[in-house]
Amino acid sequence: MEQELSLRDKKKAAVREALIDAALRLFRARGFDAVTIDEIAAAAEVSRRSFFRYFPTKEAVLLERRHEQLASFRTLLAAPRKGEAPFALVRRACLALAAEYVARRKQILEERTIVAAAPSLVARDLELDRAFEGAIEEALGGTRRARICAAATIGVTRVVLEDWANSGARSDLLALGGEALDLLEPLAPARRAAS
Amino acid sequence: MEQELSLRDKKKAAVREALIDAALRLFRARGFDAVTIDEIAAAAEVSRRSFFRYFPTKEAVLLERRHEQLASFRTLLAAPRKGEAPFALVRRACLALAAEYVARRKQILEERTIVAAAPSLVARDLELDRAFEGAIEEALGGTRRARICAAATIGVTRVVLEDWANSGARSDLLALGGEALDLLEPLAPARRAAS
DNA sequence: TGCCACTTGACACCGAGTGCCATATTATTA
DNA sequence: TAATAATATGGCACTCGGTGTCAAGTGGCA
Repeated sequence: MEQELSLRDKKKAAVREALIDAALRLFRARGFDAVTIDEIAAAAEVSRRSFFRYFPTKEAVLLERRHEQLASFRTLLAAPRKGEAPFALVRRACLALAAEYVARRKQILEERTIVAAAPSLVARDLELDRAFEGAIEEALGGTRRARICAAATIGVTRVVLEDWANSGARSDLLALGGEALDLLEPLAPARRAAS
Repeated sequence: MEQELSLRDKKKAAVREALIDAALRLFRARGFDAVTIDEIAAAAEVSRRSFFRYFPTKEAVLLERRHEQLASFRTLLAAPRKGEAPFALVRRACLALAAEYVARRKQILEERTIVAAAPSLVARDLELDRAFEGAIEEALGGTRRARICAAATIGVTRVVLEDWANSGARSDLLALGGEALDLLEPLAPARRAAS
């Protein structure tokens, strides 16, 4: 079922990975702002011009993983269980994401450290949050109430995540997240009348 | 009581205003990205180098007003009424801000139009929202619950503002804002036990 | 093998943002 | 009022992120 990767595609994937690896390594060592794209490209042994063929901006190479998370988040929201209330679906998707965070805590903490130190990255990160918010909004029906609930959910989620990260990923993210989401239950759009 | 402005300071204020005016006029006409700092400086009849003495970035000249709003928001939060519950104070501050939006709707809508069209500005705007969030958080006591409530408040506020802007400022911002904030009342940190 | 499509590197270019210094303008003191 | 100190300005050169273009290289395929 898996599409056979051509040599060309394998090379592209390899370059992409090399760029990400090089970038993360350099960012970790010296901080986002102090690393130049020339250096990343050189470390990955491609030309500077090629970097921009793989990533539109310097931020993108770092936010790559978050884009992947967004994609899987959307997938989850697109597959509600039978009879599941919209907000319950959202809750489940958020907690699934949280579980992934816990599983990859080391990587997550590292990325957050880099992001937190660079204002421009923080801004981009917030922009990404809006994409998550849009997904929730849609899952809740797109109404005004849905948008309000989605915005509150994202805000609350961000706070919980922050606390978790500040605890060095030692607190129980699933439990804290669950509690916080419970608080928002009353905000959820009223369920449609049963047919 | 007012500090007498020296000639030097008057000139500085004039240049500052000239830069803001020129920038807004150009942004309005051609969009944020299509305007270069050289053009703004030329329109304000100062050198490009001087632009950066007044504003650290191109974004800053546009977000200037929002910074002022943030300052007055903080002032409001710093002056609670006698016996006023923290969340009631936050509510009052938000609605006061809303009233100012209504009063200056034309200007607000214009700025929002410019910001919405430029991704980098949207990101910076979200960053500014975080500063508002921090102020609320503090007003609510800085606890974990306070942070959650603050995040939800900002999220909700943003949605309400968006709807209002999308209605061409024709909907009743005060009423909608009040309703939305009522929804959050249960999220507010429990009041401290009366002494 | 040879042709086509795609990928790469090199170069030139633009705009944002910064450091530096010489000059001009305002404030201060004699 | 004149001299001097403080500060604002302009010009220049530079770095870095990001883009368009084109010629050369490499893989896919008949």
